[in-house]
Amino acid sequence: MTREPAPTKRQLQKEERRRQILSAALKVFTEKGYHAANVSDVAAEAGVSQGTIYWYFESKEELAQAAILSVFDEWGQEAMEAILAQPTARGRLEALFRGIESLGEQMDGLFMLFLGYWASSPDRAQAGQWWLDLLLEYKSIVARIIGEGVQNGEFRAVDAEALAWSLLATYDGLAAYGMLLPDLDLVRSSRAFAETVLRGLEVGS
Amino acid sequence: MTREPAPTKRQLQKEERRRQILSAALKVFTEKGYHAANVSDVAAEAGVSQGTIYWYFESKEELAQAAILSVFDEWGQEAMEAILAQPTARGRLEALFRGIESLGEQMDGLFMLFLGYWASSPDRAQAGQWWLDLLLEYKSIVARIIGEGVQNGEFRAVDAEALAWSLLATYDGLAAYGMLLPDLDLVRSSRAFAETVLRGLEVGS
Amino acid sequence: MTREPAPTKRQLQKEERRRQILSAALKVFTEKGYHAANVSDVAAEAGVSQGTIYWYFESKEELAQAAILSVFDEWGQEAMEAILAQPTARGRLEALFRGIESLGEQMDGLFMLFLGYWASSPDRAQAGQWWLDLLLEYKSIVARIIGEGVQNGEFRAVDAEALAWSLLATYDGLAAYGMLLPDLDLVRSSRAFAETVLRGLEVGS
Amino acid sequence: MTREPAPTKRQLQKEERRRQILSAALKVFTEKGYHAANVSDVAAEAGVSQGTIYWYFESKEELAQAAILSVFDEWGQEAMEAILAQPTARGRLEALFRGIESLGEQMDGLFMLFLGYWASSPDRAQAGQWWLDLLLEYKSIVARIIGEGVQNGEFRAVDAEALAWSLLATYDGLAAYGMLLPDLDLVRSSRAFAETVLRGLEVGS
DNA sequence: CATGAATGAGCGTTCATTCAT
DNA sequence: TATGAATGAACGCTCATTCAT
Repeated sequence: MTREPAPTKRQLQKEERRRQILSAALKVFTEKGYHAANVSDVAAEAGVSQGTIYWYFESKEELAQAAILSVFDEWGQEAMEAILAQPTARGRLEALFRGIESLGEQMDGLFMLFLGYWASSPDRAQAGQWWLDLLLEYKSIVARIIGEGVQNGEFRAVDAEALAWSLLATYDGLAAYGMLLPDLDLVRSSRAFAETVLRGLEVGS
Repeated sequence: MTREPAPTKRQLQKEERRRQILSAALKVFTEKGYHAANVSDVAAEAGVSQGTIYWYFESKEELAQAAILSVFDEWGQEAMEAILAQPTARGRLEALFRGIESLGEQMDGLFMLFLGYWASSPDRAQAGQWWLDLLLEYKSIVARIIGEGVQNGEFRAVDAEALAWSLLATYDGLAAYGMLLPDLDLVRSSRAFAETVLRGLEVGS
Repeated sequence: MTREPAPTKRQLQKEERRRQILSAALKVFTEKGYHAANVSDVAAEAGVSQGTIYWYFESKEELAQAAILSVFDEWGQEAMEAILAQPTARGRLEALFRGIESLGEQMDGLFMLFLGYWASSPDRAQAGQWWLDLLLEYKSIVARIIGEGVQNGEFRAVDAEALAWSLLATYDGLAAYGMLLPDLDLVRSSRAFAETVLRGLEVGS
Repeated sequence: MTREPAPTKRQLQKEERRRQILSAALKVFTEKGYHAANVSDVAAEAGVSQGTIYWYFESKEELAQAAILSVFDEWGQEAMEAILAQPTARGRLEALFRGIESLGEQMDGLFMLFLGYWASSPDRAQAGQWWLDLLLEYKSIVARIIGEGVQNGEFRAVDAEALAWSLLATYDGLAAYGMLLPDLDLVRSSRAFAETVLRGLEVGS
């Protein structure tokens, strides 16, 4: 049983460097925001020269994008597994909410990072496409969970798609508030919200 | 108690100019986003020179702030009246949701404008204070409505404060999505959401 | 009898500043070459800040173009008058050669400036259009002079157009050599050349 | 008189690699111009890594120089033979003109390549020395041909040296025009020019 | 009050060159 | 020999802000 065509030492080092830069980018960008952060800040944080950044990434923009996606790549896997492990629609929705909660502080920064990057992009429609794809993916997941709940009689008849957007919006919004108000208890808000929504979805007596 | 000292013609003209710039700023900023929009763009839109902008506003930052607040000043009055006209907590909450819906497209731009401005502020804590004040004010209103509903038996016992944050977050989030996805039906999402939440707040059988 | 719509003091100052920058650009560019010269060098030479350069010119490229054209605008007038004052085709051709000679050292730098700018332009075809227009204009003048000489029997029957290109080429080439070899006696070369060409054009016995 | 110490296989390979890079450099440099072309472009065209370039050449500058000279090394031989085969001065001059014509398109690119490289060299006097040597060599050849023509009575008494410069200049200038105006018929211009000059050199009746 | 010319710090990006492997 | 990752100085340009008129 052989592994993939043998990753050479060079390739491993390169992969490592890439991760190193990505990690620095995530830190610097989320701390300062996309515009306030300079490429040289990221380079300094990563302990490489500015030029090196451009060996691994095409532009500041692409760097930010890669940094954001790297988080979701990782998180998405875990969250998805937890969700699918649940037998009921209600359970799956709860698992999703918990999963988002667990992104916690990181989420705050990510959201801001994206918004800062995107909010002043010359061509917003294009600039945010990859984020949009991400968003649509998550929306579909949520809508599917709700839709299944409606079909199997767990939930009332609701507009699953429309509601899914709102639920995602809530958590993105909370992430934004989390940055504005460090004292805000996101978990508490999330719990109160989840409880109310789940109750509102229950089939009435 | 003295009346204001009768605004001279000069002062009226000045007030008018200010509004003119503010209106131009709102248009340009929401269209392009805080960073992509230049002070000279605003000046051009307002039909004045760059220098004039700085006669009325201290900085680009202050201009953006004033532009955002000007919208809420106006909108807040109307929304508040509609809310207070309702006799029940449920009615007041519904009125609030409708009021936010009515901000519609303008809301999208505003949210983006603020985020773009804020997300890359060197000192975010300070930079967003005035927006925070606004946010806290609205949160208090929502929390009070919910709290009253709980007290008078209309609503289940819920964590009013925590839920209020989530509800506001939902609408801010939806506003963001509205910019990302022009095709998204915000009203439809809002309605599905409002219905579910209100049902979730009902005193269970 | 009133002058043009009254050039205000402001406008005059602006025009003056423009000339000042143009003159500095000409000096710096011809001395160092397009690529080796920095915008900041020009700014320093002109005694203004870098930003000011960009108030008057769109880009380094446009600045170079304007600098080059400014010379020809001035020179073209004088040369043309001298040419038209001549009654014979031979006289006009001689006047042209003398005119070009008079550009002298300045010509050397100009040619280099243009070439350095153009030779590494990403899109050469477009980049040199304005220079091309200039070239075509002068070529037409030369071709017309020769053509008229042929028609009125002063000159042998020659391919006026083709020859015109060669004559211009000679002087551009000499200008280049002038930069390479400061000791080269351009006037002496020009005279030997002019004499031979004019003799070659004479109607043979 | 010792033979060269029998080139080893290694040396032959090295020579081959060198030629390969030189050929790629010529192509890339003449197509894009000295500044617009990157060392990495040359490396890619040659199918080697950037580092390898620096094993064979000291710098980008030296690479360009070697590329230019390689063409003249080859061309010079052939042209010279054709020239010397002619019995008369007129014949030799004609052979030279034809030889230059044959350089054709390649010449255009070469001239541009050199100019782009040279026009923005920090120290032009030094940078162009090798080109100058080339130029002086060719000038001497032309001057000698003319001088011999004068001495043996074929040509009028002319300033051979001065005229030689002008003739070379014509062809360099035409090469430049050839790049600017792809439609320009260089051969046609060359012929009209050659005819006129040769006639102008003829001993008058 | 208003203008618009002037400033200059700061940024993203490029690329010839070096060097560990 | 050859590679390609790494370097870092340098550059053109932007734009919020200031200020003489």
